[in-house]
Amino acid sequence: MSETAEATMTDLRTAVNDILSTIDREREREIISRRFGLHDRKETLEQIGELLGITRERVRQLEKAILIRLKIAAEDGLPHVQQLEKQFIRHLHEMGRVAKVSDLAQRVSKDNSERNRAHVAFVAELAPNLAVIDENDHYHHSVAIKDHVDEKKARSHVDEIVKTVKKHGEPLSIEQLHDQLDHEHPDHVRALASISKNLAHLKDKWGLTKWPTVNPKNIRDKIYVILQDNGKPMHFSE
DNA sequence: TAAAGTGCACTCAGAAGGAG
DNA sequence: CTCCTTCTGAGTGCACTTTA
Repeated sequence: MSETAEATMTDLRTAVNDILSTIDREREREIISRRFGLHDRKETLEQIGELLGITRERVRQLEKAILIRLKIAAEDGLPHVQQLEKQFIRHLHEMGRVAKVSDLAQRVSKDNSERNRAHVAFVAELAPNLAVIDENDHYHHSVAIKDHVDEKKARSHVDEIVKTVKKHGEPLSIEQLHDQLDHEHPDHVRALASISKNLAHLKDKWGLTKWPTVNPKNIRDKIYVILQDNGKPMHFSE
């Protein structure tokens, strides 16, 4: 198992380098590699602009154009993308069809480094059958199988789960959530819930991150959870 | 005409300060 | 200490203009 994981890690690195080498202009390679953090930390438009002697906006325009070109190339068979996409999809099927980039990266190559995550995110961005969910306040940076959930659908499904939990007012199990929602498999519900920043779980009971019952922050919360776990029900005044 | 730059509006994270 | 509010600067995207 670790052999394949290590092999994948090398494959991933080689793939990323091979994809970068298809970009003719040095400047454009720099933009992509620095924006995605493929070799080092991610950089801002402004930082890259300063380095290259152009404005941040020009960097953004170039980045957009290069990505469009790469995506078209990927559809026509960019080196490695197809195989890696297949591999990612296989993992994603087992993970519930959608997963955080960090979880997928960990699973693909048993490596939780920032660079490995950047590589996975980069390949996923180009892969025609994968949908990337960008990070914001509500969602973790995630990848989904496009056939099942595109970016919009993933976001709305997650919102639906959050709404259901909120409405219920207390933590729900995945089975309960699955019963209330219209998704074909509980694993998919769990996967969707896991990409939400508004949800947390404890012993597979899912609630809002604000709730101490699923996301104990201080010692009082932890005591409460332990007491409740030992069959001494208590009630918050809130 | 493509490449590059500018202006403006927006979001967001983090610092600072006050109230309980 | 914790929570809440306000402020500020960084980062970004879009529409538009200028330049070569």
